[in-house]
Amino acid sequence: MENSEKKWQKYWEENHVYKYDEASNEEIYSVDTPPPTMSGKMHIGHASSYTHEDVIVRFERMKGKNIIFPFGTDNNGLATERFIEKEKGVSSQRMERTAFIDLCNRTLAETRPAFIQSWKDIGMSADFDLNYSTIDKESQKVSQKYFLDLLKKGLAYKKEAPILWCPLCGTAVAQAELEDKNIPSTFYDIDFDLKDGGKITIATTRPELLSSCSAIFVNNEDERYKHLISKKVITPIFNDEVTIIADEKVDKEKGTGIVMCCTFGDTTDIEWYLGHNLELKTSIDKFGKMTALAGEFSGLKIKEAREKIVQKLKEENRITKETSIEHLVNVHERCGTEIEILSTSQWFIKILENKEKFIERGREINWTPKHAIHRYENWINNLKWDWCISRQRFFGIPFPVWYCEKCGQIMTPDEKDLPIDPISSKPKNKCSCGSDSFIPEKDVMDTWATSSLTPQILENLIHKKITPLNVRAQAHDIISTWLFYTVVRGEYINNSIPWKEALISGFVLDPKGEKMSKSKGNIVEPKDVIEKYGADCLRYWATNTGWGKDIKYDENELKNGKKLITKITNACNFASSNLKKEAPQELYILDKYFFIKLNKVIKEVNDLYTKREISQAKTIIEKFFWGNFCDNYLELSKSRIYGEDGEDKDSAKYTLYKSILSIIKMFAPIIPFTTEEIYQNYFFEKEGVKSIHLTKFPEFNEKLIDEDIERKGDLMIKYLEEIRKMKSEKGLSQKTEIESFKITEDLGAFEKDLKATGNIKSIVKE
RNA sequence: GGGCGUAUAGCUCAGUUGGUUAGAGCGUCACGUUGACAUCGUGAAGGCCUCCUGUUCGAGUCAGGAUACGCCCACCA
Repeated sequence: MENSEKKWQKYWEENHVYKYDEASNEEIYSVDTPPPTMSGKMHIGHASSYTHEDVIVRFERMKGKNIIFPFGTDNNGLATERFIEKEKGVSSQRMERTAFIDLCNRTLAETRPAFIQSWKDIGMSADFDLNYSTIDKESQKVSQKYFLDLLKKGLAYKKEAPILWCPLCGTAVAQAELEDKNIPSTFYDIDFDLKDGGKITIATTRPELLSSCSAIFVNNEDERYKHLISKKVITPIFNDEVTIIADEKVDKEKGTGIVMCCTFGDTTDIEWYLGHNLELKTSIDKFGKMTALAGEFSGLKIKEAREKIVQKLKEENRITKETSIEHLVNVHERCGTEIEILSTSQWFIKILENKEKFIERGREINWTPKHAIHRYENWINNLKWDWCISRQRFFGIPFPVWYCEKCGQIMTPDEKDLPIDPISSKPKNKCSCGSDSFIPEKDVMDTWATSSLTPQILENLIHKKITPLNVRAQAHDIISTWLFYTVVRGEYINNSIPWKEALISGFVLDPKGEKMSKSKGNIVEPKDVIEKYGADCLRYWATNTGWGKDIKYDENELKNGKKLITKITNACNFASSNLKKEAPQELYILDKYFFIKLNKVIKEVNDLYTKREISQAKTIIEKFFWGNFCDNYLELSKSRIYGEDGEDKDSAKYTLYKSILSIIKMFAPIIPFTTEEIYQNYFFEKEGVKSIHLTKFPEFNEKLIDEDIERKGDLMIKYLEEIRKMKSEKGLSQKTEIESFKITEDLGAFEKDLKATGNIKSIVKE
């Protein structure tokens, strides 16, 4: 099958079957396709999720729409840097910035074609000429343009503030890049001296932050400590004088009920720092080492400092208790390093003040499945930070910004000059203060700041305003990033939703229902599946589930797909010498009946595809094809096909032609290769359309409804089944001739077919 | 702790707006074909639809609750 699939893939490409037609007047159907991150190979989750998307697009194409289905890759930011570092065995931090960027660009150019090929291999019907990379010049232009737009609208700002920081990557990160990790730790009870004599005991897991202790907190209603409020405390080792403050956020039950606030250990520290106007004391630097503030511990890594400080506290007999615990901490999703909070200067996009608006917009979008919106709203409701988009990294889109050295004024380029790199260029004019020396912004934008603009990147590609697009398809894991951020940008650019419909797929799990991971060794490669079964089988399996639901990898379903494909191929080959496009004078009664059934299925399948119920549509077509068409219709029409030429035989030939064409058309969105093969072999010449995927989806025909014929036909099938059952129960061959068969209701013209197929000598009416 | 999802045959899952004996595929068993079908067909066995309470003439389906599993978020002193 693979060879044949390759052949059609090539055919589609050479004949521009999926090309967006600028000249067409048909209704546009535009798709915001996920640009996959180029950090390695396509995984089975991609294969599944993109198949779901592709099925819908193929259906819409067959409904006559003018499809805009681009394909991009996301390749800047940390994920890409890590990929390049691994691939090339280099360290970005030890390389010259420009050399590293150059290496990234070269490596991406090398790997990109093979990467994209995987998407072609699964039969994706994207217009691969509508192609972008989130780091290419055009994307840079779009990204910088809309950054400047945000700046102008006052929606982007730079601010020194406590921000989530990854000490390993040496960069700020966004809330959405955090992950939970269970980490063993120790709770230390430490004695602090009160200035006026006496002591208190606080519990902490992070004694290394002692030098940044800015205050001590107790709960306002804690009777044990009420008398201590406003008293002064001397910190151990560092001998800083700090105040005991009351705050309701202190949990009386936790530890000793007394907390030291360090700037910063966690998000509560930030709230206290801001709310109580505390002093900022920074004890950890950008690379996770102790600052000068930590005195004798400066220069040590966080963990080393913790050990040393604990040792010293023990020497001073200040540690009264140690409790081993395991607690969840936030780590950076890219490297697993524990996140710190540092006060640094970063670029932000305002999002907190417009939470309500984003929720409203979310409600304007048509979600499949409906419940996916809860995850969206839940995320927004729990947002705590504005969106930090600056990264202290190398491979990303630069901020188009300089600062006046004299007055600090922000300088920006003209839109027509974009994209620019502020490091290698200068503002055209002097600053309003008269100075002409500028400092370039060295930070780069996070990749989401660009991938959130995929609708605008697409508009830029086709030079046409098409937002809001028709559909966004993606998996549920990036609702809080890609989906949410795209809504944010859409709102800020157009005051509208970015797309009308959001299709959310689930994850692929291993056969046991567990997540696939390298460490478990249970990863399934789409490439292997395609080699063994073909892309159509992969798609058959992938469409076996509903939207938003996780799907297990199931070899059995792939085999079923294979069986279906064999069956279709066989049935079509069998019928191939008996296909006739021209209608006979009068349709044979059985054919009329079969068309009535087919017509019903067409309506049903059409409705299901429209409702995005792919797996149900698939089940209905399959059942109809296997049961009604193969087991019944083909068997019933064999006597005419094998018989002599004539009107009745022509009627059968015509019915075969029309019905097979309809059936493969209905299957086409799901198994595009097999159906194309059949179409090209038996229908292309007569139909003239260059690909089945450009033909029109079968249409429901109201005129075909005929209840009398349908009822009698159904009855005839029922009798036929009774005969089969009877023969089966008696252990007889289905070919055994039976003398007579009793029927209770009139079958009209169908009697003949029942006799022929059931091998009945005479039918007796009662 | 907050939000969401799932629970149906041995396995994987369908069950649309509540309506007679709850479906499919795989697996099992029996039989038949090998004259489209590296097979295919016919049939059989197999289900307290997780549990409880309600609404209703009627609940797998609706409402409330419980349990189990999974996911997202919060909890990091």
